[in-house]
Amino acid sequence: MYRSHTCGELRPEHIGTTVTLSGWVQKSRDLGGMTFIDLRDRYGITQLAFNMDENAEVCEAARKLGREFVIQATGEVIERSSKNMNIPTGEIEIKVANIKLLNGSKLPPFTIEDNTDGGEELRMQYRYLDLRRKPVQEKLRLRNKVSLETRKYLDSQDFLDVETPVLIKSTPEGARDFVVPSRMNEGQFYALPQSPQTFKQLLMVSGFDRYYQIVKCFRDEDLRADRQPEFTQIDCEMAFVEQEDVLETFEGMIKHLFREVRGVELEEKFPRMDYAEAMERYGSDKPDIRFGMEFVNLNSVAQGKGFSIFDNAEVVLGINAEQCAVYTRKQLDKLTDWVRRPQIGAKGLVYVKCNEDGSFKSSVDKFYSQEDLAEWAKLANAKPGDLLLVLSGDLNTTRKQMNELRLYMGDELGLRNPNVFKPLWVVDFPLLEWDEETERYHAMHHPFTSPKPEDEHLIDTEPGKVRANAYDLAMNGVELGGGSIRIHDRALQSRMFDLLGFSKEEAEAQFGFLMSAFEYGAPPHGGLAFGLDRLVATMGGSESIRDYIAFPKNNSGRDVMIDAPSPLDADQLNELGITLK
RNA sequence: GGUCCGGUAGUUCAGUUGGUUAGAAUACAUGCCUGUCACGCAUGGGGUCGCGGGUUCGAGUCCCGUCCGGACCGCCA
Repeated sequence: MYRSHTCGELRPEHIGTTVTLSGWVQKSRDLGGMTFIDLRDRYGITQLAFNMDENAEVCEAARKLGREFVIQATGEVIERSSKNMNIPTGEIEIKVANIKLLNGSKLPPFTIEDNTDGGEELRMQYRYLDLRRKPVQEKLRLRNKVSLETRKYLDSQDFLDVETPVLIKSTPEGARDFVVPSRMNEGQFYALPQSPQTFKQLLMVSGFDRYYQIVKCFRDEDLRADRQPEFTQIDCEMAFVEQEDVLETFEGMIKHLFREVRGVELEEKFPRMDYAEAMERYGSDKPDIRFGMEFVNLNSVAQGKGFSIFDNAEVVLGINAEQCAVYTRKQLDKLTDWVRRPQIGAKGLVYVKCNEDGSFKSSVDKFYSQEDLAEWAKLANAKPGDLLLVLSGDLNTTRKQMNELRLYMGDELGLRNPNVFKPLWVVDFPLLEWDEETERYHAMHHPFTSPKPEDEHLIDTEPGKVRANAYDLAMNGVELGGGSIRIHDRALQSRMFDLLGFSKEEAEAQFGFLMSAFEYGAPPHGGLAFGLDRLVATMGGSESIRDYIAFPKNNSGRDVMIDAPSPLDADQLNELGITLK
């Protein structure tokens, strides 16, 4: 028997009992006559006490134990004479009668403590050591809890967990595929799924009705703090549903998760906003609605006064930063530099200080009178003490830049509290998006998304104006998930591929199986998928998903611990019929 | 494909205009210490300043290239 208890469970009621614990030496404090060791396992830390007067031999042995040695200790649970109320086991300690060294350890490259001295890179390289640390373990426990409660909820709603294949077929739509060469079919390749989309639709055709899967998906695109090449989705699909049914079902799931996992009661009914409105008010399809600072269109008051930059702009947008009129020249210059960085790309930033005395001070005083600026302030609902920040240019670019500035100001002003959760359904996405590069339409969501029936008549004449039965769940400025009501009619699906520039042959070769399935009584269906990593990170109050993944990839898609990817040897390449250039 | 930031002791970092023997904290080792829990005190070891090239009397510091890490843009149906 290695242990009778864990390092996290002993309490004053255990005093007097003899116990055996196993774990890692986190730290020892040698006071000469006595030595204390913090013994750690997954469940907590228990202090081992050694006294030279009482047991010199064991005490001497304890003094020789180094960090991260794995030991087993047996002894009596006693009350501490000086208690540590900062830890749950802080009222007791073990008066150790025997210790056994189970395994030694090299000195770890960073300290395995809650506040480690190690940097990101090193901790990733020794991820198995980093994972010993409580803050990291907590994040994975949170993830476990979320996926467990997801299963409970979906099971209670009659969803069936069905596995779909990982070795599938490459398609040119969407993200780049990860490909896997087939040895038995030389010169041919599988692709790893970007999502189980077509399979879950086929399951609907098969009558499974309600499907879910917590499943790895793969996209060979560049990484970000919130993007990994392999990530996990909570993938769901339902038959005989309209958009409303899907939204209600998954609003229920998200509320369940926040209640059970975080003890947070989200609002009864999640607000909804259509895409066009989200873009107009926030310049984003995933607005952070924890704070206001909504866009104000200043065209009517800013144009026609001789300021050519505004006069020649498609749009002049402002946001009102409350109580920021006190910003110094230096702070405003910093903001200007910030929006002019290549990543944002604004040409400049116009400000209007709404002074406490009712006057205005702006960077464009040459062109605008106090009365003009008063109009701006009125439109933006700015009060004395507030600061207007104004950008101009073409509509899409300016919205995008203003969105970045709004989020930046939200951070600066502490308006983005990670313990406040504001969900928002964004609905009525456009069906298609014009791509300048390839000079054709792309599906904004994916090619299986159905158009809104009332917009179907625009498909041939103004395809860009067709809205889709597509929806996203945004929370705190993060896209947690999205989905759509799908096409279940062969003719419409075929027309969609046509619109997307597929020839009949290409469509048939790539998605013939799906269209054939639609000919055998496909039920109306729809669904969505949540990004589990992002969901968990958001619930944990973090913007980076890496901490919530046990073994994440780095910025360049590498696993620095196992050093992957790596070259194949010549024999392997030969067997696969692959020649490298 | 691109932009920006970083790489100095095991670790986290400082290092001025290019100038003596590259420092601090922490970790580690040794000794002392009987109630610590960020233990304390003393002593000590520890450096290819990412790598290559250049400028210079002299480079951690300046220049060029390159590798690695991070954030972002493009990309992500």
